[in-house]
Amino acid sequence: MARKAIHTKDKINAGQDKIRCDCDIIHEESVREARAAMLQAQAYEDLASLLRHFGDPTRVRILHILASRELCVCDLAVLLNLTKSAVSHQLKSLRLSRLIRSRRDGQVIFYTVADEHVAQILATALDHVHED
Amino acid sequence: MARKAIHTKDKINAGQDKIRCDCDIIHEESVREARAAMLQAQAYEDLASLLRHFGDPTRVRILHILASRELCVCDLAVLLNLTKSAVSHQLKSLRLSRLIRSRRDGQVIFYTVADEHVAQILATALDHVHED
DNA sequence: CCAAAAGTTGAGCAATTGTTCAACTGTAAA
DNA sequence: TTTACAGTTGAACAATTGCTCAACTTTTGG
Repeated sequence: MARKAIHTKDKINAGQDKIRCDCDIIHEESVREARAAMLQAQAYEDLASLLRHFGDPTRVRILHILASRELCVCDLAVLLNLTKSAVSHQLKSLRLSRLIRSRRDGQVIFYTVADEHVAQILATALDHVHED
Repeated sequence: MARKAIHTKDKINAGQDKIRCDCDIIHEESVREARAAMLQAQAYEDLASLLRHFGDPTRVRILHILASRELCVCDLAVLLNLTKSAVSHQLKSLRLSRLIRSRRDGQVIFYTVADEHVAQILATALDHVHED
């Protein structure tokens, strides 16, 4: 995304970005309130980079499967019809976001969801998809 | 993503895809159970294309802001320091996923979150980010 | 120790994405 | 009717992403 570049710039320029906006505030009161209620820039970065993992069909599959049981890379590769490498790449980024954890048992490494948040997010999203 | 092409292919070939996987099942029982518990392919597509919206800092900002109040495109553009166009593009895709809804009042169009699911997902994700 | 198997890693590619720009539509005030 | 402003749209570009391939590491069994 072109956005990552902007984020980087955000950090470097520390809020003194050039003004990109091409219009004026229309509802001053609401904007003031909204600005006061906003989280820090970093919080939005964190939220987005966590939730980004749910935005891909392969990773949603992985998370949904690992929410109910632990599986190894090969098992997942068979279930998803992907190479071990593809699965391993995804598992790595999921692990870095602490959405899954692993345990080694000999040659095999078992992966499972890290906590209840994953199942909660999936459930809420399924709710939304199914309503009406 | 290279994945979209594969999804398309999934639908065309209706499950008779070439085998990409480069290994065998290791835990037959678990894989059998997991396969039985899996959702339909379309459900994973739907989940991912819904949750994809949460995977971008700009859209997370928009969703977080609109979860508490209604704002117009210009107000959002000022808050986010983006062009009206950029905001409008994002609002359109959020609206198509029924995450936000709009109401017109004269020249101005107000946007707000469509239901409680958005706030729920953000809250769960924030929980995850903040733990430990 | 050596071979086989599970898993990881990095480079590289095709596909997707978020933004801007410019041109457009719709609404209201003059 | 004309002008101004809120908002939308589509094309285009740079940046990002998910996958595959090939090479590598780690662990176990012979």
